[in-house]
Amino acid sequence: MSDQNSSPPNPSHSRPDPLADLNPAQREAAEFGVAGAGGDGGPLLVIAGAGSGKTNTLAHRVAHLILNGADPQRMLLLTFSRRAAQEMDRRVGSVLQRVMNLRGSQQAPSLPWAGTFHAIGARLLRDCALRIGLSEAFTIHDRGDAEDLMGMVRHEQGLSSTKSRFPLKGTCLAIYSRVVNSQTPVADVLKTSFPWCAQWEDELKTLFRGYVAAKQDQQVLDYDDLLLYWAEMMSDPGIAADVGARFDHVLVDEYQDTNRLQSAILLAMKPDGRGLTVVGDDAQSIYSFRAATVRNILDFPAQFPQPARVITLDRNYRSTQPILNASNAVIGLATERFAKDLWTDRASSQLPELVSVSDEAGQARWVADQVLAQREGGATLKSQAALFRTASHSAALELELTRRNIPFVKFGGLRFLEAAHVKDLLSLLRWAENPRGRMAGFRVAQLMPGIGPATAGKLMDAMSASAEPLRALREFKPGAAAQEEWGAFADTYAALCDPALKWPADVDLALRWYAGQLERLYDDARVRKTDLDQLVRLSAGYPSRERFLTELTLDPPDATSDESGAPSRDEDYMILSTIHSAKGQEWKAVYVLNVVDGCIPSDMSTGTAEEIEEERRLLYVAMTRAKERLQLIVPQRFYVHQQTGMGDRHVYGSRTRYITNAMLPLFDHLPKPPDLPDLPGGGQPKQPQAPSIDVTKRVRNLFS
DNA sequence: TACATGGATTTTTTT
DNA sequence: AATCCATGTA
Repeated sequence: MSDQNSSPPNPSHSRPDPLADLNPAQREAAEFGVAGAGGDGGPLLVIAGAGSGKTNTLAHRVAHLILNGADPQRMLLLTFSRRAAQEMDRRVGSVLQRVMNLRGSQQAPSLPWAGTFHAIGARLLRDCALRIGLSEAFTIHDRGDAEDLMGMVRHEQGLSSTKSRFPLKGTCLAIYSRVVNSQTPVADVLKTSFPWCAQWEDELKTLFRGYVAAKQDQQVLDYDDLLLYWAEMMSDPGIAADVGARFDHVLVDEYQDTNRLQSAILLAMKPDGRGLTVVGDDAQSIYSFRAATVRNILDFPAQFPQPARVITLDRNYRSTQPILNASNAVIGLATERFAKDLWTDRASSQLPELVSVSDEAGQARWVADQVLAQREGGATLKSQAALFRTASHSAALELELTRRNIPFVKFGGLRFLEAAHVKDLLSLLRWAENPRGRMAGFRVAQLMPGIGPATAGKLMDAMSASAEPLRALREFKPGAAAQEEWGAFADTYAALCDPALKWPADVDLALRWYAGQLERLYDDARVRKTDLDQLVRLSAGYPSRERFLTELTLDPPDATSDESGAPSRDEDYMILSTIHSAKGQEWKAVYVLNVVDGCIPSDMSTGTAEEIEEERRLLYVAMTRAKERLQLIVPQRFYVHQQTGMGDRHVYGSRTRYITNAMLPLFDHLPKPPDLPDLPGGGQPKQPQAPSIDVTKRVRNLFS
């Protein structure tokens, strides 16, 4: 999407140069190791600053490889999100189309192996299932399911009734997940990330053993397993050789946000680094809460017998120089990073703006006003985005936009998959797919009146004890209250298990049964039915039940405007997004909400120096999304919920610590300070500015 | 089985 | 401050 306007004269050779649009560094990255362009296929690290045409460069590299004989079927492209994978596929296609059309070719080849680590892991594991003692029909737990299973095991092990309270299921899963993803012993994880749980080390270890056993028993994998099993499977030399040999080229995007487990997988796939390309930017690493470590990118070059070539892209094609100046200043104070300042030739006289508003309502009004004014000036709503640290920060803005009939789509925050009715229906399908998956069955069974946890548990026991789960279900006798529903349900379930059933008839069948339950369970059944209809529409796009369940779990539809009349695709709508979900994107105008200490950095992330550094990078990521206009909004009063400490639930407002006084000249300040009459004695009118040291805050923090 | 109660704990970002 | 969880009661 970066407009790269440099178009050097066409080279004189007959074949059009597919890399003609690239600058020298980009070109080097695209050509490295291909057809005598220098390098011999060894590892490559591209440090790509924000807006430096990273996606474009990677797409050109892929296209260039294909034009030089690489087989697209044998290229593995690991991206951060499904959206990024699709974008990459599209761009590679368009480069190829452009070049190959001129040679009279037809359809550009697409990349069958482009996806997230998790999605690719699921596919490889399904392929190799039988060789590693896994059922081919395994199903995947999303976070909710994983938490529930953890809670179940937690309860079975008697940890629900300890003298002092045992960590909650969600916390247990978070600890477990971190242990797996960072490849670090439980004791260390507890010490560094969950110190308040340290006393439970032994119990937690036992719990995790039970959790793993339960998953294996039920033939389910959680998110972490998709990486863990992949990594473990690669420790078998035979399988490692097979899997590694499937791919001539492995390219990884957003490498700064990978974790230890992911780098271990890469190393096992390509131990000598040949054919391996990773791209990333240490200044944009914002996923350490998911155990991502910037060490991956820092240590990459020296990991191989032959050190990796490092190429840096620091020319920015996205933003104007004043926006970059401010962004560079913010990231300039980071304590550790690869030094690189972005530059551009896109001059502009417009500075980014620091906007002072009274409170959240004022902020919402301000943004809505700005968005409309910009639209008057010709900017579409789609080219404008409001970004925020936490999904809930946009609540006031959402109200305001609704009130003024400004359509929007929100990314991040509450998920489609978390809605109870969606989970219900998917659980039914998942239970049919894998009759041993207890969580799915447990949930579905309890939908029927007269069946609660106790009865559902008995049913699950009967099914897992039997060699023929379906038969066990048919023969199961629930209590009298459930008799009536039971027959209809058993028929539906049996039909769903019939191998002759042709997808997506499954969904209709499931919905026919569930619709009756829906009426009874929820007052707002009608609204919920809309979501289910959307699910039906979605299902038609997948080739099989397994693919539908897998891919929906790994990549749920993430935009939520769905409930209240989704703007159709061709309509214009404004974007609301968490900063995390904004990664890799760009807009003409960007409004960053709540640029206030306590929001950025989130007051939950000020525990360690590393956390504070990560929040700084988060602000940097938000700022560098802007192409032409950037406004950082600072509400003077911000109501902070859930404050710790003794009754200090005041509203307060102070500009984020990451914008220091020294940086103020890099911004325009709105609203303009009123022209005060000259003070007697010729004193300067006072600029509204934050105190250079906030003593009251420091004193409060002494005890927090 | 379902609901009410009391009380401790956690809090965000996402595959 | 609100959620989540375990337990007690009808």
